[in-house]
Amino acid sequence: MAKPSWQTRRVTIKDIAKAAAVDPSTVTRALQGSDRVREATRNKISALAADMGYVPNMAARTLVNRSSGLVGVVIPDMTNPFFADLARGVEDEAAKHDLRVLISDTGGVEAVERGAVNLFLELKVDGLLVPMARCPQQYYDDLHAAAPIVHVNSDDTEHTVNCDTVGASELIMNHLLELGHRRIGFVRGPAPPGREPKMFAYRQALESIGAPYEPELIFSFDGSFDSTEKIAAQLSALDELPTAIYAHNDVNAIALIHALRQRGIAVPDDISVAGHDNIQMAGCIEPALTTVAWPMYELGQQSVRYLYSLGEGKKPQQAKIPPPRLIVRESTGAPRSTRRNTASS
Amino acid sequence: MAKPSWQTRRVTIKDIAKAAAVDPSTVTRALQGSDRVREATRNKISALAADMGYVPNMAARTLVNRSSGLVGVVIPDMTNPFFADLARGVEDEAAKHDLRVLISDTGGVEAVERGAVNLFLELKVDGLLVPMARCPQQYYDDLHAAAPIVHVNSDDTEHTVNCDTVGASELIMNHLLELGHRRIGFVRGPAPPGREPKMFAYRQALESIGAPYEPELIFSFDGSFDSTEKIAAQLSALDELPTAIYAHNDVNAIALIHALRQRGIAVPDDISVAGHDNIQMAGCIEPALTTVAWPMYELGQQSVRYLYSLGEGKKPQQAKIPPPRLIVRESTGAPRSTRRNTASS
DNA sequence: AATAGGAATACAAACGTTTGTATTTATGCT
DNA sequence: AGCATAAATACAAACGTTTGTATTCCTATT
Repeated sequence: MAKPSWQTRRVTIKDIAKAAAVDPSTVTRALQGSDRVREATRNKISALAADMGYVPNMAARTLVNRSSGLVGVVIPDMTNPFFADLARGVEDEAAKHDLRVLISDTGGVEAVERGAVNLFLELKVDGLLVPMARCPQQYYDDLHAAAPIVHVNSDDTEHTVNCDTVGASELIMNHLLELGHRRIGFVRGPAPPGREPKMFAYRQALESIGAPYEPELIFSFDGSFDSTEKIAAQLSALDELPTAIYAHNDVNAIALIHALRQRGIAVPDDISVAGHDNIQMAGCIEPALTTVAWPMYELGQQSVRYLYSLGEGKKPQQAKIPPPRLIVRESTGAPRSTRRNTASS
Repeated sequence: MAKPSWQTRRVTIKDIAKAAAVDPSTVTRALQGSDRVREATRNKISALAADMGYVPNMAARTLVNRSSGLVGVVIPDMTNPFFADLARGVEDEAAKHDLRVLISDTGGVEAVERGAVNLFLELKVDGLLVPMARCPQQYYDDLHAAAPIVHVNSDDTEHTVNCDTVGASELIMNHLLELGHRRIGFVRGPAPPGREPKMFAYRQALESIGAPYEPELIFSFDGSFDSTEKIAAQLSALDELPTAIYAHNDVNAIALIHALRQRGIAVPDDISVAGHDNIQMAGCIEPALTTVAWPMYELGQQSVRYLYSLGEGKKPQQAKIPPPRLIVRESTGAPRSTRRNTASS
């Protein structure tokens, strides 16, 4: 049933062998460029292969090599350009190691993530990258024993390539605090319990100024557009708006600013909004978004290096990754009340 | 060298067979849920497989089945959320047919596209989707004979799932014409020669009003951010601005509006800008973008159906796909000169 | 001219599944 | 109890590569 088998007879190494009147093993070696086969033969075989439209069968190759030369990347949300950066970093670095990259999109759904991970395991990938994993830590614990899985951006203690997640959020929170904000909202994103560095930094920042933790200022973003709409609705239904919001990421922030504007709430005049990630769009919108730049490309590169040295048997050391940078633009400003008092010029 | 072989001994069907004191063939059938094996045995084997952490070896399976159950999608630009829609459509429909989806990002580079296509061919995918292909038609001609490749959005005569590309562009061009624009710029995107329906509609629209084709109003977008910057620079260096621009896509349009604003050129007051694709962001920016909605999700779905019926041996007929819709927002308006005359209220 | 040594190529087994056929075991019938 | 039949399982070949070893064929040395 699940076998839409196009089933065109494909050219194999044996076909080439026959055509060249030579043994299959010679064909392999010729195609590998081995000097165990005479140059003349090698050329003849290469030409023949090209002519006949030979395409190597990766299944067979993987089977005997016990390795596929593949790196899998499990992307939680293709819709977010943020992850494209990761992918590019991975691809560029993988190319250097003769690895090829395959991507799977999970839409941030835990079950789909499981499926994607499984697919890659079945494919016998040489490495599996899982940025911002949705599955609980425990799910991966077993897998780590059997496969080269590296988390990206997930604050694990092991098997992870990361930069300072908490520090990044502190950048944002300190910025807001310095502007004079005291009542700050927070949009949390999808994440398994215990993997919320942004939330951690948020609460710590509040504590540092002795501000109370107000649960009604915590909103949930699931990655979808509608979800942001809902947040805007909840916000505007509040008795009193917070003076600032730390959004889960730039996509969320941009949509939020739009949804707020539609409700007559101006950014940053009525409320400041800060994002996270610094995607290209962040600088394009009006007001330009204050955010924190995240070295996703470099994380992609480093993940592959990590995997590679893992494959070589060495225990890889975490390489240096540029720290997150605060990008102050126009979407954040001093809170209205403060402004009334201080900036009456 | 390119063999970072993690090489953990993996559990195979034989191991399970040994543990269950049974033949490997029985294990396969048990795992398939075949009723040729007694229920008790079947359960025992399933339990064992789970316990031992068995992961099927897709290579072996593909080898004997001569089919991988995979669909490959070659994405030209992961950075553009537009393609995420396609991917989602593909995934949803593929799931219905027990097919699994793998994605490869090419960054719009022709050589990389070739590599991605090759990778998927080696993987013996049951279907290969190539939206907005960069490689020339001729490259795919040979391949069509040997593999189930479907183009999406590429105005081919065959092997393609598409909706009315030229019609979509006519929607935009007519809108601009109706607003009174006569001197319109056009941003062409990367595409192999002969595959530029937007360009075709653009020129045709100009002809229809007897306007001259002015080469200096044609700009080139390569997908990158910098590329849009360059366009803005070229534009503002012009002796006289066109009154409107038809951008290659929304990403391009959004960045362009930003770049123009930075140069003191207001949209739509000084120049109207229309996009293409209707990505989510398009409605969020200021001014909200006029664009044309493209049913990318449905195209993804239909592509998989197309592939599937191809696999079944039937010649698939192009299913109905919702037509493109014009979305008029705020980034387009009457040209300044016209407005002076007509809208003096 | 015989042969050692190396270059070029052939042979064969293995990778982990799947599947058609053969074999064993259990069941029901007379 | 004996046999036909069905149910359950075992056997073996195949999928397309790769690779270690064995074989053949030269070429050069004596």
